[in-house]
Amino acid sequence: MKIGQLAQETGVSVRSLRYYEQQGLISPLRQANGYRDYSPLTVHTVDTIKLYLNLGLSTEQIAGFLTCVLRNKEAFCTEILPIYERKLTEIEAQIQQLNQIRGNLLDRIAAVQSERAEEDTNKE
Amino acid sequence: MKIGQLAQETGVSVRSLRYYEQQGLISPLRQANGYRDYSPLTVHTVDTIKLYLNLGLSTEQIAGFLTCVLRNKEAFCTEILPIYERKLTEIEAQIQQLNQIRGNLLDRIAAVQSERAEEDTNKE
DNA sequence: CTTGACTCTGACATTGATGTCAGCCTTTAT
DNA sequence: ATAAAGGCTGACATCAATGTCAGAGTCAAG
Repeated sequence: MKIGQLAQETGVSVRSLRYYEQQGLISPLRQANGYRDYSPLTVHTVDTIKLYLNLGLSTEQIAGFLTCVLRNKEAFCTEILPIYERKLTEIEAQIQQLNQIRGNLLDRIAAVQSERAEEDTNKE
Repeated sequence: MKIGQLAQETGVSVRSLRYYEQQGLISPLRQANGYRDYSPLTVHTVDTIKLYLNLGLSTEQIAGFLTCVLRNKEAFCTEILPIYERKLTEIEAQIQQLNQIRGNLLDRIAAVQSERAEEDTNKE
């Protein structure tokens, strides 16, 4: 199939499909006219790529285990668990940092509101 | 004072001080030789900028209320509360998204581990 | 007068997946 | 045959604060 059809079936833009290829995630054949020629199985591959991108993994990380995952169950691919765990640690650090900021924002909002309430009291 | 000294006193790089100026956050005078000439009060201004940057606000947002905040109490600056609240909403959305990813990662890690345990059982 | 430490401006790099455009070729439908 | 639709490559833009470099001017101490 051609790239436009694959894009339509996967919901991924033509631009992104070409990018995934550049990152080594998919390797379509070429027709005589130079057009990319995708196997129908590529739909599943792209769905898998989407899944890992949604977990926050980079195309580079995905490239590291995609071939294995497409052939086996995840549990068989030893590379993947460390990646998951590293990502989890990273995500949790980000959450903590955002929670810190959130707390600071709440404090400041409360401070502004109480100062205003005080001013209002003085005026009354 | 010159830019190097201000950088040292505030812990902000020379590069960033010039950037803040470009964004309209600080407007130093110029000496006859073209060197920036900062008032000692600018140390406080830069500390204030750092504070808001740490809350995740952009220089553009900070520019919108910095003058007011430097002259008055925050509560007096009506622009600031909506910005805080918008930022809070944004931060909370990000936290939620990260928590979603975190949950998915935990699920997949657990799945891999249980599949492996099963394989080990079969082998024994 | 020279050297080193500062300063100035302007510009490019960073990060990563995606959007978008230009210029050109191919296919399909009219 | 022509025009529209789609494909190809290559390139720049995005977002934002900061790092870093180049080339040039300034100042202070020796």
